[in-house]
Amino acid sequence: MTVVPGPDHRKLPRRRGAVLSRAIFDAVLAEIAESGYSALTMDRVAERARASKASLYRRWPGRAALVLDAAYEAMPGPDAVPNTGSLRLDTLTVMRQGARQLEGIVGQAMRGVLGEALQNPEVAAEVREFARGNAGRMMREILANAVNRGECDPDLVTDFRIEAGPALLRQRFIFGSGPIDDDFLVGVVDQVVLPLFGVDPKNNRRGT
Amino acid sequence: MTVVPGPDHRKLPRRRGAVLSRAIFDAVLAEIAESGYSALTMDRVAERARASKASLYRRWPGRAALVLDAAYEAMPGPDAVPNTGSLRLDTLTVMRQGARQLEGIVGQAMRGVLGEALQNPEVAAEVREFARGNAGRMMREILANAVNRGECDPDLVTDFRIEAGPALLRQRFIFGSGPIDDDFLVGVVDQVVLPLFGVDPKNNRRGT
DNA sequence: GCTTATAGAGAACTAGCAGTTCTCTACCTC
DNA sequence: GAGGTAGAGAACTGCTAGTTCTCTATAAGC
Repeated sequence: MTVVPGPDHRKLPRRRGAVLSRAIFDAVLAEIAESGYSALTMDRVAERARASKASLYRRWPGRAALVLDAAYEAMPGPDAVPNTGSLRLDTLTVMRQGARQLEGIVGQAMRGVLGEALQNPEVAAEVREFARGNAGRMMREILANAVNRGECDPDLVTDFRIEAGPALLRQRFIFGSGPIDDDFLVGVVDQVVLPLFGVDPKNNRRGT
Repeated sequence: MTVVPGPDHRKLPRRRGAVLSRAIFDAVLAEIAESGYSALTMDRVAERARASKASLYRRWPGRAALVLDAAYEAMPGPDAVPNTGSLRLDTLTVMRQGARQLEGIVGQAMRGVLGEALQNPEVAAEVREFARGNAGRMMREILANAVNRGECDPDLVTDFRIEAGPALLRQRFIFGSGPIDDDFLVGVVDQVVLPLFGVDPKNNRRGT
């Protein structure tokens, strides 16, 4: 029992509460950025955050919940909803913002969270609510503006039509691998979103 | 070393090749049906199939590959492509077939496979190819028939438009939990698919 | 029908991860 | 200053993926 005491880490200044949570989130995101979601382990997160696993499990019931929270933290606040006066440009802007988010750490984290969601209906419901309140809200708002401008018939604004564009983007994210190029987004907007809302893309091609 | 010999299982008739593979697939599907994908372990599969783990690993490099193969096996052969004379009914039929498949064991297996695909781009590519050659092929065929009937402008038949309906169905499968009800499918067809191909649903409502 | 190579059965084994529990002690509150 | 809360670190359990070993049934070649 050769106990070489050395510096006792327990005597270092200790973080608590929100500060510690912040450090744990940072560790999760750094791990994901470095090695991806599937290589993320609770031990590695704890070590990287210089926290104990007990502290992790006091805050979250398991890995899925931890990553879900970390992913929410990593998401940029709700982007300002664009209002350019053209439904085409507004939609394209929203789609581009979404695609850009999915390319970075948030995308990596989302892949992990989605994997959990597939196995766990409660996680799935939570993710669905989040997506609905995020992309859905923005789409609804730019469509309301288009209706007010008289650019779009209000009867066409239904959940099915609203979800078509985002669904194609998400499918591309899930099944595709590389970055989502702009041609894809333009194709979705011009060939799917605008036709569904009765807008002719050709009448809207002022800026990009 | 109290070796009580007992009946040596190794003396039972041994299955080989395709017969054994078949038994392993059956065990995988039974496990998934019984306890879902996340509870599926190689040990349980081996035990259920009365096979050795070595036999499993000689055939497949890991769990993901095994389940992927088992899922393909479980899929019914390509349904006959409907040709009712109405694009609306053809599309609805295809969507209903797809939704029905996703409700059973195939759906459970797909959840597992999708989870793997999210972490592994190669699996993702394989699944994408499969989906494209399945739903995509059927959609393309019924659209070709619609074009031949003069029901639909051939210029409208593009990948983006073709994928819109299936993408909504898949999104519903991934994020939703319960069975996919028919109102959803009708909504997708009437509000998204048909408008994208320039067909008015009202002119097509002969038989459901 | 005999020989030989292949491959299956079963079990023991390693390594790694999730999650729990323990001790010790810093920090906050009263 | 006392007492309670919560963090650090480590030891521990239990489960699973994947490997490797021995023994032997079966198939294929002669």
